[in-house]
Amino acid sequence: MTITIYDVAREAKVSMATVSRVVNGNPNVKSATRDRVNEVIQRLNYRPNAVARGLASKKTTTVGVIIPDISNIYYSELARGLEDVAKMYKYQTIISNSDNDPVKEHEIFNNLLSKQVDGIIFLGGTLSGETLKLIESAPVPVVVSGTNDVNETLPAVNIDYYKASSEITERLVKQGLRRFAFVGGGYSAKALKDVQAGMKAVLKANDLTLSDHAIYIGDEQYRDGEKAFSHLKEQKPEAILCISDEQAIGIVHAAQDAGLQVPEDLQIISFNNTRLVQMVRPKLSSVMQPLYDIGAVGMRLLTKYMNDENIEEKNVVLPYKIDYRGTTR
Amino acid sequence: MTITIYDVAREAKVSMATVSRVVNGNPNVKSATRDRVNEVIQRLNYRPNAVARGLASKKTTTVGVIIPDISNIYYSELARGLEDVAKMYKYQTIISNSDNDPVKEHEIFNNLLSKQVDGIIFLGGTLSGETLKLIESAPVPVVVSGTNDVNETLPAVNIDYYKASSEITERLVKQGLRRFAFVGGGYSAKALKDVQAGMKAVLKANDLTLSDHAIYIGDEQYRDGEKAFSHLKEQKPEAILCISDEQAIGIVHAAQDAGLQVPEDLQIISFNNTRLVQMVRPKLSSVMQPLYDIGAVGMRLLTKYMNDENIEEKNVVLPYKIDYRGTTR
DNA sequence: GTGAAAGCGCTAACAC
DNA sequence: GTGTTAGCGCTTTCAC
Repeated sequence: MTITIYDVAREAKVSMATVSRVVNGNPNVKSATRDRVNEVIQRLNYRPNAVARGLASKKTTTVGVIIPDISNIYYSELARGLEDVAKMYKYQTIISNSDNDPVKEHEIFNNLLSKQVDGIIFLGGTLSGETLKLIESAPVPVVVSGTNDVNETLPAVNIDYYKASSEITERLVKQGLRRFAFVGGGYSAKALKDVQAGMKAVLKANDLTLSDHAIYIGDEQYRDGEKAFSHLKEQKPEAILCISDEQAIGIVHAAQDAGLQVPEDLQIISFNNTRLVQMVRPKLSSVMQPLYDIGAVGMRLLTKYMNDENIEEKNVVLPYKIDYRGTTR
Repeated sequence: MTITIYDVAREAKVSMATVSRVVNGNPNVKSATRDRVNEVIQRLNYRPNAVARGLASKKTTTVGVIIPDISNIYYSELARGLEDVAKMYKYQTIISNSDNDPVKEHEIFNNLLSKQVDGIIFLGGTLSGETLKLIESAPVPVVVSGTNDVNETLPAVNIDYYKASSEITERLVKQGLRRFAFVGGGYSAKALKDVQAGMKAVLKANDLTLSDHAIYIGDEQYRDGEKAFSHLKEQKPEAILCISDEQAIGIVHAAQDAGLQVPEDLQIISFNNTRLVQMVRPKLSSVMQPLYDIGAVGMRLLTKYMNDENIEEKNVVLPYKIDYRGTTR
């Protein structure tokens, strides 16, 4: 029925070992033999069985991707970068949504390992202690993109949230602003922590503070931005730093609906830099993270681990820019 | 090193067949034996090798997903629906971006089949003749979501674009509009064809026409919407029907920048209904496609094929609603 | 440069 | 209810 390496061998009058060599590009084959085998492969329309190969060679050329939510435009952009690089290196990607839920992450992890993936890439999200243990004890390399554990011990790729946040806060303080707020979500503990730390450091240096009342943590959705605004409005913030673009856009609209002028009365800047920032008016000011690259570089790093290449730097920090568009002065 | 079914069998003093039965939930095992085996599995932290299982059973519980571009918010929404259902039925998904390029599609197809996926789901996009052949000759079931071939012979899930388009056009004509335009993109031949057909039928019935000058086909991106507007503006359309939300938003902004009032001078309505429609002001009028469901139902259909369940209807048409928001009167 | 043969870890008859 | 055995389709020594 399905045609196997054995059929090809018989037709080409060689052993299966030779067919295997041809298929795998092993140079130790006389070119006449090679041609003959290739002709038969062509004629029989032979397609190597990757499952059998995986069992025999203990390599599946498959990598697992654990992603909070592929329908989130921020993560889907990472996923695209990562898949392109995977393809470049001949890997397929099994993608699974975790909703950043440690229980689901655990399940996915087990499924992936059971499928004998050659490596795993863990995207964004918060690293629970349990998940961290899973990663550390995994029999295959794991790279995290867009987050890291608190001790930054994992192979990871990120931008410097702390620095970006400091820069922004610095600028706003220089404009004379005094009341700041922060809005984040459950997805990205690292961004959450670093952005707040950056703000607080600069504010403190200027005898200002970020009170707990000026911090809102939600779910990073558009609707949640509206909630964030109504939660924060009594504080009368003059500027809000917000992790998620969707949330930020929700805040802009909620503020406008409440009669505020953006950016005159309230400045807003976000950190995710998805394509959304260009699609709203006023255009959203944001930290330009190289999303595609964060995914791509993460996968490249993973390929290095999988092929035992030399790793110069396991904690990659990618450059960012800050684009002050319409929602800041 | 890695622990196998054989190790478990030895430790539990049973045969590997019995371990296999326990692992696969076969009821023909005495519960005392089952408990003993499970205890050993637990203790040894045994994890079945899905690759070996796949080779032996000829089932991989893996499905392939061919998607034009996962970073496109429209497709990523489909992908999420599909993956959730796949997970529900214990399948993993290998996701690959095709950019709707027949050459890449061919490659992906071969990779997927080589990996012995149990089924393939083909998302959106245009079905080239070559790809159609690939699908028809595939050794595993294939379903398409969000598109179909011209003859509608494939297992597919869609909405009725023709009907939606007719309804919209009807309404606009009743308002007294006379100059219509259409904007589409290369991704979705079916939507492209059906929406135009729906428009044309209604226009014709009202002694109106959709001239070729009033049709713009681009790449469905935000920037492309701006191009579309400058291409169409000489026709002074009073209403534009547009497949993609991003494109439609680009048109809205371009029109506003050109001094037009939306919807007073120009009405715009789109068909993709991604979350974007809510995130712009004025809110974009659109056909509310059940994106998540199109993906989910597609995967459900595929599971039916893979498990030889009875198929009542292989060409599923899902309901839609039309939401007239801020960009129409 | 090529072939023979032994697995990879599991499932699926089949026998008992 | 449980064990034995023969593969699944390939890679990988090891000979020659």
